[in-house]
Amino acid sequence: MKPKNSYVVRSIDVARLAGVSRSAVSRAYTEGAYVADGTRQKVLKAAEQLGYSPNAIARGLITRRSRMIGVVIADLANPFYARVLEATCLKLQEAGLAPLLLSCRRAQDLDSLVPQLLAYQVDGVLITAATLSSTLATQCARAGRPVVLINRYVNFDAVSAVTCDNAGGARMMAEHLVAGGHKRIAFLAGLEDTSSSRDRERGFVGRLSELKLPLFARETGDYHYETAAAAVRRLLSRKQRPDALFCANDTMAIAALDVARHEFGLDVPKDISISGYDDIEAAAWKGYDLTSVDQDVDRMTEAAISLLQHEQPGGKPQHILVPARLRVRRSTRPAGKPLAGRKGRR
Amino acid sequence: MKPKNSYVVRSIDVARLAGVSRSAVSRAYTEGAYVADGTRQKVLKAAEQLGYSPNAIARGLITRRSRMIGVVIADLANPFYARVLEATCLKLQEAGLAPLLLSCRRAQDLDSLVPQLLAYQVDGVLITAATLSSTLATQCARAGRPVVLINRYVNFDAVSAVTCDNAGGARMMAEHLVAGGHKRIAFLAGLEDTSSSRDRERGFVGRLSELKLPLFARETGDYHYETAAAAVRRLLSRKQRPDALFCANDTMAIAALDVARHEFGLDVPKDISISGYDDIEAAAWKGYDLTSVDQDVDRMTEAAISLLQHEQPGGKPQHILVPARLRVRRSTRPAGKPLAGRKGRR
DNA sequence: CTGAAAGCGCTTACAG
DNA sequence: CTGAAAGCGCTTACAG
Repeated sequence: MKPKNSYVVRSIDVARLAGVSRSAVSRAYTEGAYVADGTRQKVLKAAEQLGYSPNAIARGLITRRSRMIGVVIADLANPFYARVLEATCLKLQEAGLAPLLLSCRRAQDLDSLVPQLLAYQVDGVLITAATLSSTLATQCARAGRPVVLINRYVNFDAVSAVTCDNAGGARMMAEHLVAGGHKRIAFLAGLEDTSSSRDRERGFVGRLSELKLPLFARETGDYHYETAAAAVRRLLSRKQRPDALFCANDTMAIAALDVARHEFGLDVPKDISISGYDDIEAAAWKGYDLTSVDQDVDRMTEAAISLLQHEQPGGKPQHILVPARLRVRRSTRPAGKPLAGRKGRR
Repeated sequence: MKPKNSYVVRSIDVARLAGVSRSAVSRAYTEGAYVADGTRQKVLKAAEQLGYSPNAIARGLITRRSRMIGVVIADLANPFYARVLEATCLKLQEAGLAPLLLSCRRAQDLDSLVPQLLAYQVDGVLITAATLSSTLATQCARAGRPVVLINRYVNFDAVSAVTCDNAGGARMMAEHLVAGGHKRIAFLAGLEDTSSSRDRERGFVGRLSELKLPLFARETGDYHYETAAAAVRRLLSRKQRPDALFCANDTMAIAALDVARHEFGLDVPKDISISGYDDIEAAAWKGYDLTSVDQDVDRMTEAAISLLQHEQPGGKPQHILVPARLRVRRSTRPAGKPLAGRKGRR
């Protein structure tokens, strides 16, 4: 036997105490509803007395709007995504929405997890650090739930996305390194199947070649410290070493700095300039002082939420590009400074 | 006029296709319900065909269990809490629960935000990096929603908590530093009003005094990089410098390392040993190689969720202590090594 | 094992 | 401006 939860106060209780109908109670909580001001006051006072607040679940059932947004996170160990999540949360709250979180380790997890999110009747889905299959996208569309990707996009053109202008940011980095007089410029890619890494590489290499400089070397990491460290070891063991290295994110750039300094005894930036992308907190730490590209997380999350709220059921998906900002610190040689003596092989 | 969402499939649709009643459909989705196996198969097949999955909101309304857990985060910029959140998420998902996230910047935000969480009918509340007032605790209790704090506890003994054995971890650190031959040992506190910082200090100072060593100096940061850096500057500007510094978390220890090396030209650990708490990812980076205390996040989150699930409405709040592990790296002088020549003042 | 019926707590046309 | 009534999509005693 289910106990009648006598300690739970319902709208009918408030209605009785205030001497009005349940409809009136409901209206008191609805912005712009037709209620006399006095009635609303009576209701609010009674509610206060009883400690009442409307059951959002019941409301969601009848309005068909849960006011919850599914938020998918894939890599919270990366401080950049932690920042994205925090900003997203705060902005959703301000908009009167609540984030229902979903953590996925592998991309294929989404196939089983997103349907669960939909079962909770979320009003929309925000996906960070991952993409979704076109099957899944169709499923969401059929359920009338808009989906917005943050920091990734898909090619089948059915899902809206907000990304940093990754190509643009990387182009600025190319210019900065060329201005510093570097001649042997290398790139360390992130996960090869991510649009972020591909766009950064495209922008970087493209701008280099406009400036008549070929890419000197290329390695691939997976956006993580250890894998990046191994890749950098290969890069620095070459007969001819690069004199600059742009990494597709800051975590990898930090690994590069550590390997260059502590394993190869190099001076950064005298022997090699190293830079990253994301401008995470550690980039500003004195021990690294890393030149990076700052993604405007506030604008990105803001745009994503606004897209989610205004997306039309049959509307065309949009891709919003948020400008990047170059953040020059001391891990790269500044423009105009002459090159240090070439050290050749170690 | 609200459109009849004809593209939303309901249990009645599945029932018709399968040739059974809505009750049967419901039972097919309920573990251990009285259904013939054949009936269940028919239902599941029909559901599959229609792309049906039960509306969790409607189910929550009638069962009075939303299967959502409110999760409060306060400081996602701290990688330790990002780790806690990720582990929490994953474990809740495994238990068939969904985290409804709430980000709060200041403690007082909780007073208005927790009621919102309750309005969503969460089955319980998990709070990280923050405490809640006794008023709020009472509110949750009255609503029959258990609350568990992670990494903090309150003194009014009405809310369950899971914390690392902060005092124990700090005691191990005290022993480690004393074994390293340090004589002038300092402590850098975190936020003064947190149980975590207080317990770490209590354990640390307590063990030192058992080993007949007074605390040489004490400063206070707020768990953040910049504030800690300023505190460390004060500490290292003293006439007599400490030869070891234990910081209440890793972020502050990293700030200490940076200041000691780059501003005071000190060698760590030759001139000064520095250690932290949390064992965040950056502690393992070659540039820092920081001795730290590892909190067992898996066990902590596991315990918290289990507490939440088994808490009785009128039950006595529990405080679970999860053992800590000392993680010795190279930012502290190992035991038995003789002290470096005293440098005196700089 | 199964189905008809009541009901979870709310909102919202509808009629007044 | 207000209230009575229907209904959101589901679960669960109840009777068979």
